[in-house]
Parts: sequence; structure tokens; C-alpha cells
Amino acid sequence: MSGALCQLLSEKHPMATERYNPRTSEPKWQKAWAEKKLFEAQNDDPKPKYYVLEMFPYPSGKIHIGHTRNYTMGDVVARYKRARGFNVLHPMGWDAFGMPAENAAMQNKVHPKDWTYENIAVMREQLKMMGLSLDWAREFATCDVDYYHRQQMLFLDFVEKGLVTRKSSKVNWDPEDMTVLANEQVIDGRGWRSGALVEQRELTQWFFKITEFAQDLLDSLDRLDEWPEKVKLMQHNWIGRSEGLLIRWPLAVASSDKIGGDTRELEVYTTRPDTIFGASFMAVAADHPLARKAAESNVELAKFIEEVRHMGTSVAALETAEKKGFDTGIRVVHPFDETWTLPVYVANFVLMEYGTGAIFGCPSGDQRDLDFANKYGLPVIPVVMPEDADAKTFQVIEEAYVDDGVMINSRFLDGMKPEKAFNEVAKLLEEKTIGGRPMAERKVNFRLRDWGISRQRYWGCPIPMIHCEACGVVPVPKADLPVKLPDDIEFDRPGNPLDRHPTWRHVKCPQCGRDARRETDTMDTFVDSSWYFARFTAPWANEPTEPKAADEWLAVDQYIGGIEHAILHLLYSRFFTRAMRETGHLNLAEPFKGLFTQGMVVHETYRVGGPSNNGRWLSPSEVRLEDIDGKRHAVEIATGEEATIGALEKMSKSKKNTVSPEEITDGYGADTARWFMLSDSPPERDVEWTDEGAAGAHRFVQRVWRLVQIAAEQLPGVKPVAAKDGEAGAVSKSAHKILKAVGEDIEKLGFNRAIARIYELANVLATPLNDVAEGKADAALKGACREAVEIMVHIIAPVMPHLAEECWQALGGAEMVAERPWPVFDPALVVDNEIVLPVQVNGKKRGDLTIARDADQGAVEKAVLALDFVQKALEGKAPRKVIIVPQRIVNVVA
RNA sequence: GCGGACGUGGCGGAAUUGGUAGACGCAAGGGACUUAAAAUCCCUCGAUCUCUGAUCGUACGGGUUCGAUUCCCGUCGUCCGCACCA
Repeated sequence: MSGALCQLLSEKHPMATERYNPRTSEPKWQKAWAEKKLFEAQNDDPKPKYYVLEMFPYPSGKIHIGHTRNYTMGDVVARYKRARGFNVLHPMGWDAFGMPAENAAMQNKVHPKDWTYENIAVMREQLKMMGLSLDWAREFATCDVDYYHRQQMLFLDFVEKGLVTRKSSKVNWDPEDMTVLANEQVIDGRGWRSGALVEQRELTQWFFKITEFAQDLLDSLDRLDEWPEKVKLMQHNWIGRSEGLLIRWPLAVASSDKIGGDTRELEVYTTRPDTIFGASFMAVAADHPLARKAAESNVELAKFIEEVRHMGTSVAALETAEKKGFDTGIRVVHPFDETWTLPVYVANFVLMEYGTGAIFGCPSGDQRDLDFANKYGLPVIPVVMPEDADAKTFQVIEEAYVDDGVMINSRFLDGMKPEKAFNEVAKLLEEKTIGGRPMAERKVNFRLRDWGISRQRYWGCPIPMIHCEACGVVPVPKADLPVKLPDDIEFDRPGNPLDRHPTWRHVKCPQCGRDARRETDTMDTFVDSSWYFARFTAPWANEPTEPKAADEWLAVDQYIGGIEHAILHLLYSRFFTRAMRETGHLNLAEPFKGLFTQGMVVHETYRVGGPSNNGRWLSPSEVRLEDIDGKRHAVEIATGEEATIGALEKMSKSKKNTVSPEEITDGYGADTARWFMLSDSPPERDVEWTDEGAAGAHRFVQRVWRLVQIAAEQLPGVKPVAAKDGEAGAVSKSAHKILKAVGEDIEKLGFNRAIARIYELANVLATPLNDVAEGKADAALKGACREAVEIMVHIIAPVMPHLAEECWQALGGAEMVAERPWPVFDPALVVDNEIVLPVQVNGKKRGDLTIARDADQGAVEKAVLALDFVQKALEGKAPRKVIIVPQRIVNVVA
């Protein structure tokens, strides 16, 4: 910029520039929106529908900034879609059952109900301060009797349809507290409270038969084209369909006799029957019937099984533990060789839940089997080798060979490809018989297990079933619902308070009228969150849904939530929608049309007393950051002690690196917080909260306000008109290009890109608006500026709705921006007549070519070859090749 | 352990999905204005060198291509999920 212009800009404008004050503006507009009920969706609205939903929060006590980023994303979409003429449903609720309420009850002697509803009240106010365009009329909490009543109705309908079953499964048992522990409550194999060694226990529990939908849940993934590929892949792998062979290995006669003689075979599921000649051992789960049988006469083995049972139930714990086995002494006979017997081990890495709970180990073709074989001195026979290897010298010692290749050391299979060998083994074993059955059967197996929903806890939805000694398990009649949680409970002892309640569990059997007892298990909280999105479509309904409303609103057009829910919550919801379809509550299979998984908000951590485990964590507000010789230091304000700056981590209470929304809204206002959270970082990635970033965002708020004030004072009554040429034309072209880009970016949830474009528009407007203020603008520039400012106000509105309203009012707008349509760009203004083509020589950029947009390839080539830097590079020779990518780039190969 | 991602200046990131690497913002430095400060405005800002130019540069090492941040193979690092946290 020239010195003269600098001088002009520095001259004081005649008007006083008042700073924008969010503390007065934001509540004012929030009230105005609420009074007009702008965000309450009507089910009978004839406009096209759009359902945007963010995963609802657990009411842990306070909203933190991570929540608000999530909700702001949804809010931007909701406000944008509303402006585009959609009937938008954007509801909010509370995932309100769960363990933390019970923990609070035990620690602080608060009733889980009071604790939860108090938290909800606090968090609702926090959300309201953020200016989210939510339909609060549809709000509910999953712990509302009204909601779990309908969930019990759904449960009974599922029971009737045969979608519910009872079976035995394992839980983490804390022998000291006499209670069931969640996986997260098991730390290094011990109970988090008692410190006692946890053991596995079998309990009869309730399950939803999600496995009946396994194939459909898998196949339907292909049609979810608005889901991230990675989530679909994760679900694909989780469902884990495999085609394999069930092989029945005969027990050696001596072995069979040893364990009583009535067990004569070992059933094994394998996806690699082709490697059957590489087998060197069998391994069964610790709770496999054969293991138990063998342990009856083997004290050492019983001890080993006991040890395995102390590992906790989580797969991660099992698989990261050292691979261990114990030889049962039992031997099986090889299906293709009666003289070949193999040992049967009990192994800690074999899971009873998967397949048949027994495997055959082929060390050369599986790394885990190889490690196991090496540890216990079992033979390693390579049976598949790369096609170009030599069968005589090919060896497997430390590293298993798992790729495709050719069969070796496998008798009649030698030379085949593994796939053919698979079919050959299957065919031959299907023909053989054992105990009157074929020795092998082809079987499709899923890794997916049925969904265990029983929880031995108080704060959850009671399972509406009754146990009668005469009639068995009887459903509570629908007329007797809801089964309400009793309020008078004690948390003075661990365990489930429902179990020891004096009266609650006693009930008459609905069938025979005799004394019976209620089921005291409550449902997994994932059940609550598996259908809340459907309930939002008619939260007033007496039935779980109003099927018409559900079918009209669903699927959710845009669902937004954390990647941590990529598997369980989303898979369970997909199951639930199918089950609700079978029971007539709605009529679709897939609940979420578009899915977006956003990143977390992270913050540095600070601790004093060294980085070791005994350090003391400090919150950002307790720390002063200093810059010494370019190095950042953190000092505890209270003591002056130097604190260690730790890694960026997910905000958590334990590490005290949380930032609450009030810390920003109290100072800068909600719009600044919303703007900052969406700028810079792409929404799917984590965002680091920094004070500098928030301050920068706030500077922009004030900058927009200043620009609008100039326009409001200098351009009153000026008609907004786009210009085609000159300085005014440049303003209009930029404004329309940016308007177009911002719309496209929001559609793609590219909020950070949209924000970068809006910054550009503000930059573009700065000089012309100053010209206007200096009285140097002609009518065309005034009209163009007025139009561009109005565009700017509308495109900031989804992210900074309060500021937009204040600006629009200053510009003399009659209605609120929240009620106004999205501006329309002029297609003629978003294309340029001349384009600048980068010109490369041998793939390196050497200059530009400015040429008419519609110039044909020949004209482009001619113009490029005439450029002096191209001539110089060619040294008078003809180019070997000229690659012209239309509208993109030119590459001259010399 | 298994599964899934990510890695670009001092920092957050952009790059029309194979076509100008570093848009936009933050931080930093310099300047204007001011009695001064804040605020605001302007300029510079990947590295190196023989500095109006050239070379290198997108975690690291290879490969495919006229052209690679983008695709392929390998290595390293960070993060998420693993079924009773929500």
C-alpha cells in the first residue's frame, strides 16, 4: 500500500466506532429467537425436511469445549439448511443413565437422580449461552420415566419377536466388593476400588440377537455412501465375516478314556484348512468344556485355568498379555493320518466366544501360533511358501509366512494354491464321518457377538421381566409398565441396590399370581442411545414412536459425533432400527444417512513436581506461560514453581486441562468461541484450544463490526447492486466467488475452509470500504460494497449468529438474519474471462501464462512456446512434448 | 496383540483429490499513528547459497509418472477402538 493510502486510512473517521459488545447482544438475540420459536420444527411443515443431529451428551456435570465444538458444527449446518429453505429438525437431549451417577452417589452421598438432573440443568444453561439453534421443545433425558417407559415397551416387543435371549456370559467379578466391574474399572487385573484380583464369573444375562442381522448389517454398509470409509471399514472388520471349515478332530482313544470316555472329538473352526499338514498343536479356551474336564484330574492345569480367569474379560487385556499355554496331556488324531497325534493345550489367547473356542495351531502360517510353538518347543512345518522359493530350503523360524503362495510338505496338496487346497481339504473331510457326522462342514462365521445388555446396576432402565418359580421368566404386561426405579435406595454398600431393596423386587407373577421376583438387572446405556434419534421425531407419543413422523423425519440427514463411537453406538443403532422395523415402530433400516466423525478438543497439560506419576496437574488458569529465549515455559501462578508442559491431550478432568465454555463466553462471547473452534483445524481432526487463537477470533469479530459500521453509516439507503467491471466489479466478483465457495464448503462440512474464505472477503472489503468512507467511491462501488457487506453478514451468520443479527440490524434490516434466505450468487460473476495458467518446464514451474478462458489447446500451446523463459529452456530445439491440462496447467517437456 | 487413522513453515492448517506446495489464521520481526500504551493499519516471514536468481523442501527410504503432499512398497513416530466408560 502506498504511503498516501496509509495516511488516509489512519485519518479518523467522523463517526465514533463503538466496539461490539457480545455480553449485551448475545442474550438479546437468543431471547428474540426463542420468542419467535424460530427453531421449533413442526411435523406438518410442507417444506423439504432436514434432520441434523449431534450425538447427545452424557450429563457429567459441565459442558466442556469439546461438546460445544460438536454442537456448533451441527448448528452451522442447521442454520445454513434453514436459510436454504429446509424444515430443519435439530433437537437436543441427555444420555443420562450410567455409572458416573452411581459413583457420585457412593462418593458424595447424592442420589443419582438428583445428581443427574442438577447436571442437566447446569449444562442446558451452558448450551443455551452458545446460541445454538436447537428445538428445546423436544428435549428429553433417557432417565426420564417417560423415555425409559417406551424403551421397556420396545424391549417387550423385541422379546415377542424373538430378538431377545438369555444366556450365560462372563463378567469381571470383584471378590472383595462382591460386585461386577466394568472393563474400565479393572486396572492391571485388579478392581479399581478394592485392589482385589478380579476374576471372571459366569452370569445368566439378557442379550439382543444382533448376530441375526450380521449379514444384513455387513451388506448394507455398501449403501451408506455418506459415511466415512474408515468407519465402514471398522464396522466391516468388527462384524468379521469369515468363511471357514468346522473340523471335528477325533480324540486319541487313550485320551478319551482318560477324561471319562464320553467326549470323543474336538470341534475346531478354521479359516485355513489348507494348512492342516502344518498343524502342530491344538489350543482351547480356558473355559472350554474339554479344558474343564481335563482339569478335574489335573491340579496344575486347574491352577493354570484359574490364573487365566484372573485376567479380566476385555479382549485387549487378553491379547496384550503374554501368550501362555498348558499341555492338557490330551491328544487328537490328525484327520488325514491315524498315526499322527497332536497335543491339546489350554491357551490364554483362545476365546470361548469366537468360533468353537478351539483352534488348531499352524506355526508356519500364523505369527501367534509360531511364537507359541517356539515357546513350547513344538514343531514348525512350513506348508505355504512364496511361488519363487525353493521347497527344499524354505524355512520358517522367527517370522510366519502369511501370504499367498504354493503348498509344500502337505502330501496330496503339494503344488496347489492355498485356495484350491482349502476346497480339497473341505471336500475330503466332508466325505469322512466321525460319530455319525461329517468330519468337516463349511461354515460362515462372524466375529460379531450377541449384544449383552444386562448390567448389575441401579442407574439404568429396568429390564421389564419377572422370574416365577412356576412359570419361569415372564414379561411384565404392557399395562403394568413402566417398571419404575425406586427412589429409596442406599449406596452404602457396593453391588446393585435393586437387589437388596426391601420391597421393589417382590411382585406377583402376572401369569399365576404367585409370589415372584423382578429382574434386577438394568439395561446397558447403549440401549438408551440406540433409538433416541427416533424418539425426537415425536417425543410426546405414548408409543415409542409415531411411525408416520419417524418415517418422515428419518433417516438423520447429518449425524455428527466422535470417532470413538465408530463401532459400538453406530452398530447398535443400526441393529435397533432394524429391530424397530420388525416390530412396526418405523419403516427403515438405516438410521443415519450422512455421518461425520469430528475430532476432539485437546489442550496442553501442565504439572509440577516432575513428569512422574506423583506430579500434580495444573489447570490452564493456574499457569502463566512465558517465552524465554524462544522457549516456552509454564509457571504455577500461586507458587512460582516451574511446571512441565506436557503433550496435547484430550481434555479430561483428571489432567485438569479442560476449558469450560464460560471462560470464553464471559469474556469474548459465544460467537468468538464458535468461530475459533471451527477455524483453522479441519473438523475431523483434533483442535488445540489456545488463548491466542481465541483472541485472534475475537479480533475478527470486532473487525467485521467495524466494516459493517462503515457501511451502515456511509451507505444508508444505497441499493445493493453487483458491478461487472473495474474496482467495483472486482469487489462483486470476489464477493460472489466467496459466497459460492462458502456454501459449498458448508455442504461438505469444510468449516475451516469456509472461514478462511470469509477472512478473504473481509480483506477484500477493507480498501474499498475505506474509499467509501473517504468519499472517493462512485455509485457503482457503493452499490457493490453494500451488496458485498450484506453477503458477508449472511455468510458469517451460521457461525456467528448473534453478530450477524446485530450487523443486520445496524444495516437497517427489518427481519432477523435467522429468518432470511441464503443469498444467491450470480454465476456470471464467478468465472473470469482470463485465466492464469502456470507453465512448467520438465515438471517445474517457470512462469505463468495469462490467456482467454476459452482459448483452445492450439492457441495455448502457441502462446506457451512463445514465452521467453520457455524459449530459453528449449535452446532453439523443438519440445519433446507439451502437456496441456485444460484450465489447470501446462507442462513443456524439453 | 488385533483393527482403524494421522504425520506439510515457529504453530493450526490450505492445495479444486495426480497439476503453481504453504491460501487463511496464530505467533514473531519491522514500520505508521499516539505524549505514551492499548486498539487499528501497512510490510516481511520454509531452508540454503555465489541472493533482480538458483537449489533443496510435505516424517524417513525406495518406486510409478511429463508431473507425487496426493498413488504403490517398506521404516519410524503419534493417536483412536477392542464388546460393562459414554
